Amino acid sequence: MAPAGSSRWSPTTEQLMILEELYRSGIRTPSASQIQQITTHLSFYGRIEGKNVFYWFQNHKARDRQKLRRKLNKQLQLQQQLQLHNYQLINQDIMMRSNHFFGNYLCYPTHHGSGTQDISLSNSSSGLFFQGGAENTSERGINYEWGMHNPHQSLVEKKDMTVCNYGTWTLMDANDQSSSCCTRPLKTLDLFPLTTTRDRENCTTPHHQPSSSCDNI
Amino acid sequence: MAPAGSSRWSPTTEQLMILEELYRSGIRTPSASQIQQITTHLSFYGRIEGKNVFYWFQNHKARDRQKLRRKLNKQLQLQQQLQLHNYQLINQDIMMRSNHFFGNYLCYPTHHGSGTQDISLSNSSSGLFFQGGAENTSERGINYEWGMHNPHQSLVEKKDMTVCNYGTWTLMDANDQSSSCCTRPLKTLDLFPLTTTRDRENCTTPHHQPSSSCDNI
DNA sequence: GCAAATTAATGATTTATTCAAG
DNA sequence: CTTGAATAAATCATTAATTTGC
Repeated sequence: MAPAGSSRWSPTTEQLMILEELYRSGIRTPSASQIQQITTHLSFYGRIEGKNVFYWFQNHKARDRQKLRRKLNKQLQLQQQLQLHNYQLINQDIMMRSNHFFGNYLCYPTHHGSGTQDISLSNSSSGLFFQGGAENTSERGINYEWGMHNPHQSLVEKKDMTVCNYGTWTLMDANDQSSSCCTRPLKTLDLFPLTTTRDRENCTTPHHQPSSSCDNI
Repeated sequence: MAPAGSSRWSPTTEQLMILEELYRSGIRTPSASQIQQITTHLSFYGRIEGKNVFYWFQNHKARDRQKLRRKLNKQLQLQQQLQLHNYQLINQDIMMRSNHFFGNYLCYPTHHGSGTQDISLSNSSSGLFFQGGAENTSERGINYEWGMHNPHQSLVEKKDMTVCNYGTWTLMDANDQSSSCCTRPLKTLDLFPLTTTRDRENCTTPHHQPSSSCDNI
């Protein structure tokens, strides 16, 4: 893949695989003699110099770190964003108190990591699933129709959702009092952080403020 | 980023983050009502329809599976390739038996996962490091000079390596008999597979045969 | 299908930071 | 406190991969 008189080294598949294997086995900053060794080995598969090996490990290590850093940032940012999002949703619901989206649900904070774990929708198979077109679809179900594609995939729900974890908040049907965890009443929103902090990486996204989200109600 | 009158939906950053979080939390094929919910929520951050959500999960799930498949394939291929590589190296060494690269080393297979773990170079801080131009460098050290850049980065080794894990093989200085694990003599190569098997994914790399690697000695 | 255009990946270089010795 | 070695981070530059219009 690399042209003959190319200005910069580009590793062959074999070279790359071996370098990655060495890296994975724990080598990060190889010594001069290690570089010498590796270079000798890899020259079996194509033109290569010591500096290539040296730079390769330097870059690979750096970019590994960078990737990790980015990942953590993203995670953090996501959590904050989701908190904000939930804040807005729940606020909206409490304000409206109509028969609208959250109207029939009771919201209370979910305890994460505590002894009494609440029902979690995510991993339990109960409650929510797809079902293809059965009878009586038009009575209770919501019928999706978007265009002509997938004509046999009209989505109909069979049972209603009863409980749902949503970030740090659990949402459940107000009529369903079977589970015993709902001692708390509606919770207000004092404890949500209203600002987000960022560091120099990933500071491009515009800052979202929840300030005006309830003004127009 | 999405043009105003774009023909197809492209999620905003917030939308994408929330979708990914939902996916990560276990949702794979959301029900109609879940799709409805999600759509309503996400429309807070930009134009979106139910079908977008529906297709997003469909695609994401499929591509996740695909990615996993590719990864496993790559891993398998890598292992086979590396075995081949080590086979070639060690074969070479045994053939030559000169003062060349592996000449001073004793090779024996490393036991992975067994009770008696061999010494590993990778994580120990002893033995190997860089050192800049000190006196007497030309006697034992290898002096790296690649071009005019980094004039103050001449690489000199201070102590020699004594043992090195290399794939499933351990390489150690034949003179160093301090570690007690070297009961086995030189090993020959009968157990290495000489062919590799592939499946339909990732079959672009040319096939390397070890046939002629030792003919010219 | 293909080739120009665009984007992403990564090799190579430079600059900044850390840390130990004097 | 200064200096020098070693490393990490940032940046530049070229190549590989992908998209796009025909």
